Amino acid sequence: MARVVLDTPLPQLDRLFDYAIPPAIAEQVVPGVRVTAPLRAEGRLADGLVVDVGDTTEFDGALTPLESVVSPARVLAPEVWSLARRVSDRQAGSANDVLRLAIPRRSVAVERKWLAQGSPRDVPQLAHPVAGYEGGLIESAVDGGGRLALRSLPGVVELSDGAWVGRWAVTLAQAAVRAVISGRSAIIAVPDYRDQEQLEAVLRTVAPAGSVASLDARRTNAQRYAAFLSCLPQPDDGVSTPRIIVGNRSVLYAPAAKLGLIALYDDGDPLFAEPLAPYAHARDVALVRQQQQECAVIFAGHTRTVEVQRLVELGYLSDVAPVPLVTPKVVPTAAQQRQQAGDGGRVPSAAFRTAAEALLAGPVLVQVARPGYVSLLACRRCGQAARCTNCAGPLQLASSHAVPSCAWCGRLVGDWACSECNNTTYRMVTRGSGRTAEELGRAFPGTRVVVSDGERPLTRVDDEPRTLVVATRGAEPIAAGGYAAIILLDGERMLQRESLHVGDDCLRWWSNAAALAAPGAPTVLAGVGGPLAQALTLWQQHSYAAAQLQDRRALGFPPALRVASVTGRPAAVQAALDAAEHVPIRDVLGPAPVPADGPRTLDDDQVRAIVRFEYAHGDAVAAALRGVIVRQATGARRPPAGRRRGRPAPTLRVKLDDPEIL
DNA sequence: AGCACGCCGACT
DNA sequence: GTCGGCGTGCTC
Repeated sequence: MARVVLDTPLPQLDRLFDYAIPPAIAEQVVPGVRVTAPLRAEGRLADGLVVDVGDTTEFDGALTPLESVVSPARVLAPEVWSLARRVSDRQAGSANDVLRLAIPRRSVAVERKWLAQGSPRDVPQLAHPVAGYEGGLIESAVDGGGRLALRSLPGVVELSDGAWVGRWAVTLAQAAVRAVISGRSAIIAVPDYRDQEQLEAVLRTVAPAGSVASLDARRTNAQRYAAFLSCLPQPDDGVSTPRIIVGNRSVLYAPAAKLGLIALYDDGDPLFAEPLAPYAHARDVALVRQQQQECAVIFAGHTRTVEVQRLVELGYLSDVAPVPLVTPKVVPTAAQQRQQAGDGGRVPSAAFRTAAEALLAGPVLVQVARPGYVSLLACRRCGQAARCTNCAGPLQLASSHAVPSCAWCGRLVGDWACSECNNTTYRMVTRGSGRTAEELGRAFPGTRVVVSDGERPLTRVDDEPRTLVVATRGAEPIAAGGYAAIILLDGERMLQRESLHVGDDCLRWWSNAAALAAPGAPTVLAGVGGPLAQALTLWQQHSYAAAQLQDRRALGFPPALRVASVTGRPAAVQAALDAAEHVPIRDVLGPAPVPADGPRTLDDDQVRAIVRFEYAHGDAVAAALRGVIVRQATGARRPPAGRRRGRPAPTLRVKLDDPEIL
């Protein structure tokens, strides 16, 4: 008898099915292999993964025999299955959806090669103490399953091959090497590929060759599948070699042999929020996995998220600061006058003087607000903003030679005409970094101005003086030797965003930029005062997080409480709220019409409700909501009338702990 | 999702 | 009397 998880999007099939094992393939049916299995009717086959093999079944009925074994690669490790099950239960979602994130699509050629050759073994081991912290503290945490909220070292360092990286990357790489030396794997999750490149650069110098596997989304599926397979036990003898596995948020599901350490860098970055169902945040996945496998966990970064601060205050994580304490030199300028020269009045005079002086010594970074990830379009003749012909959403260009697409409904709009003047040519509207660069170029004559933004990010700049680097937040290049000065320019504008966590976000953007300064080089925060400026100046981000947490407790906002958002047609949302009645929740906000600033669906009458509940009742709330999702999928049929084109919107979408909600 | 089972109108 | 309508329910 084989217990199989089937690959199907149907919530009602999100459980294990028992199948008989035909004698002909009995030897190949082992836990973790991909199989095909008949489902319901003869001739209908579903893909699946063997979770385990046993003698007894709970199912009273004749077991259907498995159809075939797809390949001998055991791609579903037992602990990854437990993780997928636990995470999906927590999120009121399907284990299937988690497995899709955990296991890359199969590539036959890659797999054949791996089955024939296996992966590198007998990784040579080199010792590297973790520098910058109390001696042996991080090592003993890694060895003993410790849980740390680690304040990263600000600053950049030069590696033996001449590359410059943030010091945070060195700390995490050294901790990971420590785990590998003691015979266990380490998973390091970073927000994006630029962080990943730094980490990989350090690992090339401190980690044994062949011990690092990269699972980020930038690689092709074949490359990712090869890296994934290299983490599995050897195909011939089942012996596993510990690895350092680095990647983006989905690396937390990697099949790590004997997992000893999970580390996240900058857990406040929105890229750690999974946009795919069941929407589990990497931080939560890390915590679940750490509990299941009793390994060490490190949340490192230049700021402290409110979520991590909560765990520190609960005593679950230990707050660890560098010894000796290293802090950048931050200069607030809230009350100062603005320079009136040809810079558009945006640069306070103190910042202007600081930059002018520092430019003689080395590169200077100017951080500006981001105009948006993509450039929007406007009519070339009359300047009217270009809108979607379908839903009136703003049109954008993903790249310079793409067809414009709608930011709301995603539709490609190849036949656009201006709604005002009927003109059919458009231009890109770029504001922000480009304009600022122009202005600053005039303000600092004789200076080379380079721009780094979301579309064209620079990874690094050299230590040439008279170089002004204008970067949107999050796209700051690393300067060799660190910047001679850093000017944080659009603080006020960044703070204008309407969100519960603007303050946290701004402090994170500023702190991450300040961490790129050369030792002793000034960072000027322009035009912002108050507790945020104070937290940055004193390099006490954890104090700000503590104060924020205090506020959230008073308001009953996450992470003081947990929240579930329920979106769908009014009847479906009401069904979910009725189910929540039987569970100890705190309260319900709404239902209210779905906020108009979000993506507009063709479906008009969608509403959203927010359920607030205590951490202790998370399982009960998730189970109740899951029950409604299953009932919605099986019970009442979709309304036959008024059928619309396109994908049928799910009748109910449930997101737990959505960071964007308030 | 598909597909089978099941209980009411117009046909040989 | 039966063929078939698609509402309802299940998938090892």
